[in-house]
Amino acid sequence: MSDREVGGAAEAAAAVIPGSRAMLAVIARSLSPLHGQVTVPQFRILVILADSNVALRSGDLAKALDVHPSTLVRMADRLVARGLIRRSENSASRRETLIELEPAGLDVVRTVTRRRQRDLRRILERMTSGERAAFVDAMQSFTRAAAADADADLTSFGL
Amino acid sequence: MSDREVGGAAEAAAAVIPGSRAMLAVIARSLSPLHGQVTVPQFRILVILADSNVALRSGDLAKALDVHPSTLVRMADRLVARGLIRRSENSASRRETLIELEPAGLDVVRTVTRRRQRDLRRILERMTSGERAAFVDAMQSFTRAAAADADADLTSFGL
DNA sequence: CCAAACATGTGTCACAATACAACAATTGAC
DNA sequence: GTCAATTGTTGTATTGTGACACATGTTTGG
Repeated sequence: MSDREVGGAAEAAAAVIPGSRAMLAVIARSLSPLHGQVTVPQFRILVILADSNVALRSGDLAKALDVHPSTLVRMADRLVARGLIRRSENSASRRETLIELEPAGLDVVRTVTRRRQRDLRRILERMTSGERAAFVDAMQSFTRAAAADADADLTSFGL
Repeated sequence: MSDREVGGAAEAAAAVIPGSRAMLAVIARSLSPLHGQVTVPQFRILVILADSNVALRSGDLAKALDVHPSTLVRMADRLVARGLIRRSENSASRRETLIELEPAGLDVVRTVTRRRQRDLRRILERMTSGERAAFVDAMQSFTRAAAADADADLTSFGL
């Protein structure tokens, strides 16, 4: 019966909660190099820019982060002051301001990713190679299933 | 050779990064019910209290969150004002203040967990039952391996 | 019993995030 | 070519985090 099917997924979801916490711990830890340099909301700007690989308009960034445009202006001010992003004029439309990553900003993102990868590796080293392979497969099928959900706004949560 | 072993874990770590992001998206989304009610740092206090199931001393909470004791006092003030936690005297030692969850505070934590579980379930429903079972197993072995890391301060990151 | 060590709370400060309203500049539509 | 819509920015205000120094009350060890 369909109850049993749904029950399977529901049970699985419950069983996976501790794992989601363990994963979050890794992610949270990977953010620690930011300490003092960049705040988490600021870092999200850097991640979105790094992912998109092109200059973005201020308003689009605000929409992506779901904040008021004026909020984004102030955050961008701080990131410019720290040399992590740069504003540039859009030749096509002079009322728009484009924002792009400075090399230092990309470094910040890469440092965090590297740290996360390192911490994950340490944990994975503690598994048998069979468990490890199964884990990689499982995470990939999870990623596929999650992507099928296709809430595009969540794609850019790369913390 | 050990190079190959380590390489396996390193490759696996890289392969798993997108999955960690997908998981983070789920977690971040589960936090949305907090909007306007509680901030993320405040929520972490609630989670620690909910996990420990007993009243904790103010200083211990500050240590668990890695913030200055005075910072915790102010955060606790706000949570008390919102009726989510309660301060109580410790009969054993009158200089210590104990902090414990109010029912409303526990509700907040449960709401977030429920939401996360629901979102996970939706994703898991999209997998075959074989994939789902493999995913549960894999997450459990990951949790075990991560716990063996035993950085106690990370245990309480239950966001 | 007294002094040192300890736990919490207050006063004060700095700074980030965030929103709203008002404004300036620019573009596009008719 | 004028006028309305769009885009970014500034002024202003609120709230939360966080730290430090200091005050107050409380144990505890001599």
